[in-house]
Amino acid sequence: MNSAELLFSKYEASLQSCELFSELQKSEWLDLLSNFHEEKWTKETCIINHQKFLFHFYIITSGRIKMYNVDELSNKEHTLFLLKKGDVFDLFCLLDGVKHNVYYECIDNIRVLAIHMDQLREWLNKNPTHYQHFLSYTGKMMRSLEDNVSQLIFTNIATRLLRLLLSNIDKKSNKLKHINDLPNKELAYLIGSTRAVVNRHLQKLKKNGSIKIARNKVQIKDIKLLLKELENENKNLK
Amino acid sequence: MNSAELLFSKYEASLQSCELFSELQKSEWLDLLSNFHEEKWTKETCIINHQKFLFHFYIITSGRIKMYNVDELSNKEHTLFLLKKGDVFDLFCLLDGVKHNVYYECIDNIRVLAIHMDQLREWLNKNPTHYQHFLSYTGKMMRSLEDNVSQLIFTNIATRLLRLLLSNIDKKSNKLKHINDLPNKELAYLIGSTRAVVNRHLQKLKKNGSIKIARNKVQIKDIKLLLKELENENKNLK
DNA sequence: GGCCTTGTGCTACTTAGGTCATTTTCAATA
DNA sequence: TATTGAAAATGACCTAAGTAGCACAAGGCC
Repeated sequence: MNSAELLFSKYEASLQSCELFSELQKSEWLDLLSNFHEEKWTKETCIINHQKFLFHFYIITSGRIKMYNVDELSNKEHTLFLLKKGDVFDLFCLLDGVKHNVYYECIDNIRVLAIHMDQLREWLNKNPTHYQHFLSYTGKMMRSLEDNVSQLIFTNIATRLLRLLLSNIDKKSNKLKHINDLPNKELAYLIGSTRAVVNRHLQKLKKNGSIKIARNKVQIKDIKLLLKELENENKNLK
Repeated sequence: MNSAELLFSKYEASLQSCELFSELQKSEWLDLLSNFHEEKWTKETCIINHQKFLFHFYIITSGRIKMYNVDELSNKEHTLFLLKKGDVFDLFCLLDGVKHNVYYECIDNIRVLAIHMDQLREWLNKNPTHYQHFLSYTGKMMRSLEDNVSQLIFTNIATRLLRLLLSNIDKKSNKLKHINDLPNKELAYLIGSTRAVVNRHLQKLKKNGSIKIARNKVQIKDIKLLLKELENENKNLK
């Protein structure tokens, strides 16, 4: 087994879940993977060095990384994306080769597959049919960003928090995933608010029995109640 | 002269200012333009038919169109982009072929060059080198959307209004362009606020002499004062 | 065990911005 | 010139959300 085959067999599941490369056949993966190597980053690693992302591109195979923004004036934080298995970064740099002014922090110990930006671009040029997938993937990202904007303008914190919870419920287990072990502060940053305010809303949800809270822990108790709460919020906006 | 040559000579300036096709040579334009035809839409035309944008792609050669969002629950409006000469739409549909849930309204009488989506995609496939330009253009769009999100989370209305004004000052004439003839309501929709609030802030700026206001009219009187106001807002956020 | 950090729960306070209602101004057009 | 509708100006009010502060709990670690 060569290194590409090793990586493929080891991370087949992650790679198959990777939307950006969703249409790749195994043989294509093996070709592409020959340029990749594996890296492990430990929990709480912060990556502030923007240069790194100008020259490398990563696919996450396990763990979570948050991509976030800090306002220099107010020092407020905002989490733009919570990246996880199958997600890639930094797409912004890949697209236009310009520095992307955001920070990264590992929420868990994580593993990534890394490739030189140039090699990925070269591969794309050699396989131009894949440009279409890249374009449609960026289309999705843009829709997601646009939706983000709409939410910020049209909805209040209670609604944004409810949607955050509801959109992270695992359909099979009905349990909260991805964000179930985050402190209130991180939840706040995900919806553009503050710890105190998020906690205030969480307390309400706890009191009506729709969720259960513990240190670094949020559990869903009653999805229907959550949906009802969301409806009530909608009504209040007339 | 064939139709492509006619269009090119008529709209050369607009086409040259079109970022999405920034690297096209004249010969390439002529090839591409053979698929285009011209359309005129009158002021205040609203385009709600999403289908239209699934199958056609447009380059604006004169006039402004706003691309906006309406929240069904609150009926609030938000202007996502104010498109003008050299801008294109709908990029979202072009990228992934999925319906884009936004509305369009002509601010002026406008002229566009129109092409069938399929023909543009076909042209791209025939000329895959242009994929790169498309990708880097979407990169810019994504950065713009991301910046929009940051602004909404980190800054207040006064700041957003000041930035809107400052970013639309023509460097040569020092006069406001693109948005100088919009009613308060439209300015409000551009920054995600309401007419009354925007007017409140405009009155302040008028009183300190940095702008002049009339019906459907905003004029810049003193850029330095505006910049000073912006600095003050920044300081207030600590 | 005891220390120390981090997260939570809760109170009281402040304020920007949304909302409403009324008056005034403007410009189009009959 | 008179009429009328839209936009602007303005003031009063309300509330969600941000802020500050503190006590307490949980967990890690020496």
